[in-house]
Amino acid sequence: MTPKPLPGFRDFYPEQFAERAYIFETWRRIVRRYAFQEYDGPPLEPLDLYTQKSGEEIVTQLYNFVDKGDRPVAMRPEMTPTFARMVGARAQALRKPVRWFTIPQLFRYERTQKGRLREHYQLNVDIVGEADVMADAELLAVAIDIMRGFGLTADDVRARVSDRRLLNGLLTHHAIDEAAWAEVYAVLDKLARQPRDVSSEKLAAAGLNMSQVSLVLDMGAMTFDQVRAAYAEAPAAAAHVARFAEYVAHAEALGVASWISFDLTIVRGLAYYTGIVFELFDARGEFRAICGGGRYDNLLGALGGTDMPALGFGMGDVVLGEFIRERGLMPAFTTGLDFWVMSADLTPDATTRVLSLTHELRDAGRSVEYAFRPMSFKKQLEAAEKAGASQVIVIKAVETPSDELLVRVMTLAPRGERTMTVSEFLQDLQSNG
RNA sequence: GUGGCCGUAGCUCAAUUGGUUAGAGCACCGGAUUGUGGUUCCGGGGGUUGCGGGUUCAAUCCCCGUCGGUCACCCCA
Repeated sequence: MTPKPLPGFRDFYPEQFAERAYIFETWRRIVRRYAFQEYDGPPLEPLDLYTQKSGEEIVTQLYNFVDKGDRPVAMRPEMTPTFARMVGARAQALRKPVRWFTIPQLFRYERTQKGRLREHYQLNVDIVGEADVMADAELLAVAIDIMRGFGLTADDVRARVSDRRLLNGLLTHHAIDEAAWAEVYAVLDKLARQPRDVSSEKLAAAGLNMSQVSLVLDMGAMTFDQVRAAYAEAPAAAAHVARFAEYVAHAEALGVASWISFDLTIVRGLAYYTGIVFELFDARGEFRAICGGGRYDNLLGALGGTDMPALGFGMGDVVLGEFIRERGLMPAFTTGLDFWVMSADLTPDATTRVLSLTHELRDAGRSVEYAFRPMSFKKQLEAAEKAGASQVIVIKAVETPSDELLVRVMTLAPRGERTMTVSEFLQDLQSNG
């Protein structure tokens, strides 16, 4: 039995690597349009970077061990603590707002399932130092623009958006005790996946009265227009309603309004989100969330750095790859090769001529392959074909009166050929860039 | 951590309700006598039927365990 990779880990053969490279390139291409700068940190971190805020139970989902210097360490399961440290260390010096992105490989020890492995790459885009909702709109716009970069449309992907502060305002307005908010969040998060009476029981157990329970149960269906109509004048919620309206207006001006759905059931598991949160889903609901993020204004301070407003999102390569593959949007990658060089005869001199011309072509920036041992003409053409060469160069043994070698330039698809001298050929190459 | 389904060649699948030496297509490699094209033809390499035990005269097939895959739950920092 040939060895396999560890469970949940992937080998990237050239075909898969090409797909991964395509995803990374698209991420970078779009994110740079929004003027974000790329950074990275260590893939291995001190264990307590992750246990300090999250507690010891998180260790069960970490790849952690003690290194040879007796240091408890862990493979990074997320980028945020590293990011917080890096920003915190230069908090005063960095130009604000900080606009950074990274594509780390992250690790988590848990059972694999659809869209979830033990290792994945995750685009992280963050903004630090800006409290205005314009930054929230900008962040959402990048995420959505990335979808467009992959050829997806507003019919393929929905951006479901909520706002913790707005939600809290509504709960306050309805006199729902703050001690019950965590349970309300949990119920909202599961609203679509959990029977209504179960949700209802949980809310009642948390101390909500009947009208409060039905209010929460109905929140999942509320549009922003309904919220605005009902709470624009409510003291506890008015400011939050106004701010969210501003956010929507900015998003519209940035061209992404048609992708957005207001959805109070978007909670995000993270306890640290403080404001607008969003997730990107495929419109048919067949996949996990493609992307998730939001505002976490208190986190940098809580992690021991300078307290600054911050927001960001993560987008993994696994679900995204599954999704664009399923939609037929993953390009077919060919093993491109500019030239296959061969000789019409098989003498030792011919071999030297093949290598010399190959060298010249490579100096000119072309990708070139040739046979490592004597092969029949037909065999080489087949080999050139399989290698994906666009042209085959056959060096002819017959020399011209001017002592110049002739080459036959054969184009494979569509089939065609021309014969010329080597210098003509190289000249031609230059003029064609 | 809990549960369902599934493991035969690199890939997709066969193999008579347990029966001889586990086959085919694709892919890969070589050949069709010094060669000018993708077709075609011939040949070859490749399997401890995931692994270990059990039942049986006999196991790819039935049973148990284990490992792996997959899907859901939990969780999603």
